[in-house]
Amino acid sequence: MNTDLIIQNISQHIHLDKTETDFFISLLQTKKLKRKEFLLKQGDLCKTENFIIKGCLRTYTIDDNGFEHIVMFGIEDWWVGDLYSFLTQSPSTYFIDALEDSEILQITKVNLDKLFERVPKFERFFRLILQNAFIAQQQRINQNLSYSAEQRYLDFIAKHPNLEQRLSQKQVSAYLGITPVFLSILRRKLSQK
Amino acid sequence: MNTDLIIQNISQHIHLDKTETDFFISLLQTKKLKRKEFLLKQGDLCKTENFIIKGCLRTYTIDDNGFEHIVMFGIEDWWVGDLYSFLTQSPSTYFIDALEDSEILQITKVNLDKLFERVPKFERFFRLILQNAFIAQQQRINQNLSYSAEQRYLDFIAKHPNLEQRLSQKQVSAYLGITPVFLSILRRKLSQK
DNA sequence: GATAAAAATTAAAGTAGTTTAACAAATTAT
DNA sequence: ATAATTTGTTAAACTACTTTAATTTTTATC
Repeated sequence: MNTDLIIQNISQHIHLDKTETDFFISLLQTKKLKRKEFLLKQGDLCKTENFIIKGCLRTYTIDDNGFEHIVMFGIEDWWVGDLYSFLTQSPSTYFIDALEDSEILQITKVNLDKLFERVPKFERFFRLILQNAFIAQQQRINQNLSYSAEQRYLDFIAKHPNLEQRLSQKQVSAYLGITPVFLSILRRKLSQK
Repeated sequence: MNTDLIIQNISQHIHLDKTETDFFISLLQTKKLKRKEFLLKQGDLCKTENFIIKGCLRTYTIDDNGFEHIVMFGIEDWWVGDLYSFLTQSPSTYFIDALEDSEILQITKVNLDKLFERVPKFERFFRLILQNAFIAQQQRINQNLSYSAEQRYLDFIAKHPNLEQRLSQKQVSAYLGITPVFLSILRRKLSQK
């Protein structure tokens, strides 16, 4: 199991000794996902939180008209999952699937609770992770309220320069909240400037 | 100092003994805000996290055209503040002011860090608070992507039936991401049904 | 390497939501 | 109580973005 990335990620926030590290690793499971394979479907219970060590995934909904809306992308070094379904063990409203062949490390709710009990420092770790995610989401909400589609697109590529290359325009437009047609129009307009 | 509400709030998530409770309370300060008074302005450092024991506040930005966009309301039993500015001690991008005469309990970063050190259980408490906030924000992002203005309005009043009565339509429209004129049109249309 | 399937482009018509402006109603200040 | 200010309403013109549909380009599959 390739745990280097997750251990390095954790050590940026809290210090673990050897025993704690080994205990944590013992709670993880590896899973590989082929492109287009689902990690979670609407109606499923989200049984694990998932740390991405390789690849790219998306969390999205499908509305009544069949359109997809992406609430987040996840790449290496990020956590994905439906936190609400995970915590309450109720059916998820989200789909999660792989946009590239991917590899994740999984931890179940039972094991995460064990972890919090045995190594309470992890409460801190997940608090810090959540803080960052909360701040990023708040910024996105503000931009959805105050920016035009063009501004949101420019901000997206500025903030995630490497990510855009890994995504189709269709995925980007589903994240920005516009149609693929309009994103294409925007891009032409911008390239003519 | 009226600490009943905050202690009750905390006890829903973690158990505190008398000493811990007293220590926590010793770190708090009370502040009263008159209607329209600012708790934070763009460019200020956010020096405290704030628990509302009475009243109603809003966190918002003002865009280049002078329009206000509300990222969250806060009422009794909620925390407000600019978490990013608070954590990094960098200038805030948000304004926070009182929509009603309000009363809050404040804790500084120094005292919060002291609290985490002396009573690590509070790491858990804030993790749980953040989890709920994260989930709520994710739902809002999804709705901003997939719902029409009418659907967002109906969802808002369904989800916060008591809150709408305390807000002007102008505030509601700034939260929904539409103009006050259009909200008025929507309301007429809905009342005619 | 050919074929099928999906993604991107372009144009033209359509619509949800904005803008402006004038007025009415409600709230706040004196 | 009155005046001043802010909020809400209505209508009409406007615009950012959508929809539909046809064509081209790219990617996936056998």
